[in-house]
Amino acid sequence: MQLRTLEIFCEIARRRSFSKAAETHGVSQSAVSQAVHQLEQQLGVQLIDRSTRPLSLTSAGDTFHSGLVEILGRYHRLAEEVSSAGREMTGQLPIAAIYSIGLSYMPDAKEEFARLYPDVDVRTHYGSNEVVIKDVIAGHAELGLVSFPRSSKEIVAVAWQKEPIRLVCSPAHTLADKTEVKPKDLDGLEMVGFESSLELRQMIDSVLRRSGVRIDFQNEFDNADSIVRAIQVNESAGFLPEAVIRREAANGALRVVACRALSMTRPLGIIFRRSDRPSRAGYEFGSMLLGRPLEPDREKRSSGSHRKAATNPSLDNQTSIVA
Amino acid sequence: MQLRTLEIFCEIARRRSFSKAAETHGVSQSAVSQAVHQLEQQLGVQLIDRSTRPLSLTSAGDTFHSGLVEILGRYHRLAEEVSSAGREMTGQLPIAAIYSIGLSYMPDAKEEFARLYPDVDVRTHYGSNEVVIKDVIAGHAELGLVSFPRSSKEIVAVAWQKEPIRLVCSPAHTLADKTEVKPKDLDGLEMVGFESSLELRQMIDSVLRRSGVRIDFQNEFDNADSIVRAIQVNESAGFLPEAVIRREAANGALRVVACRALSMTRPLGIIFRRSDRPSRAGYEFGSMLLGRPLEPDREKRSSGSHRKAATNPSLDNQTSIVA
DNA sequence: TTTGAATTATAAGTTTTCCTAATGGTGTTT
DNA sequence: AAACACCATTAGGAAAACTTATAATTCAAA
Repeated sequence: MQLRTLEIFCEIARRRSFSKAAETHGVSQSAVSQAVHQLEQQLGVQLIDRSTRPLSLTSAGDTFHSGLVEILGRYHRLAEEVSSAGREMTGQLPIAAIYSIGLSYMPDAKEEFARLYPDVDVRTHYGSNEVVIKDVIAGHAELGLVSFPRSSKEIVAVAWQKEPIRLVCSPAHTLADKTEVKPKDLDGLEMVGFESSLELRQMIDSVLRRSGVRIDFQNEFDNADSIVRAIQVNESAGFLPEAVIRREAANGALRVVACRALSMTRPLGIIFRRSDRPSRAGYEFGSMLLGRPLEPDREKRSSGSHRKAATNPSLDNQTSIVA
Repeated sequence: MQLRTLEIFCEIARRRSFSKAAETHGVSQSAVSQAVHQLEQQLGVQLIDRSTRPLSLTSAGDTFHSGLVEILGRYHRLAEEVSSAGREMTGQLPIAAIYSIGLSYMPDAKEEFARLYPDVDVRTHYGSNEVVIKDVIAGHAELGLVSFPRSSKEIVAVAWQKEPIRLVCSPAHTLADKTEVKPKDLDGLEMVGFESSLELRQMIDSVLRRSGVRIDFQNEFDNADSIVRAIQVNESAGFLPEAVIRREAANGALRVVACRALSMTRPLGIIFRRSDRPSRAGYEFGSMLLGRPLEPDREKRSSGSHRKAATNPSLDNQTSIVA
């Protein structure tokens, strides 16, 4: 019996969904289905009643679930206690982060961490989202700070915060004088943007499409810094994460234009390898950033109420439109 | 993390030996070594100190072990509770047994069980040791009653009892008048015996060899009943399990000759599939036979004392010489 | 110290298990 | 009823675990 199978079953019980559980564990829905089937087979008991939607637990399933929560909790605490013996709060802590986080959050975080744990040597390496993920998988970095965090078989992702995306333009741009614009004011404009292969760009496109706004992205780049410079040089405009343009906005090099109907955020997250849990230092660093213990995301169960969320649920962890 | 890995680690901690733990779990020593290595890797801590013999647990290993005992115990109880929900005390209970057990123990056991659980239909099928094992693996029988029980990857074996092996002969045989003989009195005799491929025969051979007795097994059979008849027809002698010759010994058709120096027993055991635990009925039947709950064998730890056992430890579960 | 017995580690290859992708079937909703 | 969201099933491929064979240790005895 795989320990993971038991965790998955618990997740199913909590979320009342095979597919949701599959997602947070970074495996396919099929894998989850088979795992549960095998579990039921071995116990010789039906644990889940699939004849209803959303699914419900049988009484055996309910007993099993509440027992497991207790047991798995104990196991995790035990493993944590035991493995912390070999994990000192000294040595190097390699962290990989995307550029924007590196510029905006890391300096403060490193300083704060150095005060708390002076014996840890935090090493930071900056790169694109993909590079960060690769670094973590390869073990070159213990923690990764990424956008659009997603769990996979190799990686555990923890949601951190949602960073606002701002509409900015050069001071010489048509929009520069306005403090607030309507979506239709943007229709047909030329802008500088991210490459269309990037997730952030796809999110922006989808929001624009839904608002009926056509933007002409004539110049595309794979990183935010180049976009900033292009906007300045070409006296153009674009959508950028707030952290990237904070300095330019403050010193007037760029103008931030509000457009309430188009407010967007991109999710930032912390990732680490699934196989070997992070070192003590890594754990503490992550917890410090989060302001809570560094544990995998778990959706709280909706308490009785059956109201639907206002936003598209399929985008829950991907983007959100700030009203 | 494999649940089995944790069980194996506990077994190692109990027995203070990789290879012993491997044996009771029916896997190779290599598999155990690799499993523990992986476990240590994932926890990032050394659990076992291999630089000493017998091995010892590190302090982390000790903490982990005592925690696991508790946790695994809870899990087993939970699984038992949950799975018992789907296991009724009715229906068929297919059991496979070797001939000798079938003749001697099963009739009484079936009767007793029928009294306790009248709704269970116990079906018995008799065959050679190998056939019984195959039946259990194939799922045709839920329980198997075998000699020389051994755990494997597919099968869990529980020791049941040690059946005495008797030296018997036809009433017309030279030995028939003696009630007690010395090993040397047997030297050079002709006998009827089991095929040399059978484990029981190999055990007998090894005991004879150690006593310096040469026996000429001119006729060999693959089952005890044929041997009984051959002994009678040929006015010969042979070694046979007690249960097999009980009737003949009682009615004088065969004579039992004591030979203290050559006293032997063969271990009998109950087996069942490792993958899906036996049904409630199977569990109860096995427990009734054993006189204790049907649980895998676990050797008690020698309490502090470091004395060596008198008998050859490698034969502990295989045979024993009754002093 | 060397030799031997017993035990664990390691390597290579095989088997088993698990997972993914694709697809089919079933409740729910519109 | 059609569309939808969800779970089951299947087949094939990827990963994990296991086995056999062999090397390296430890401990004990010569």
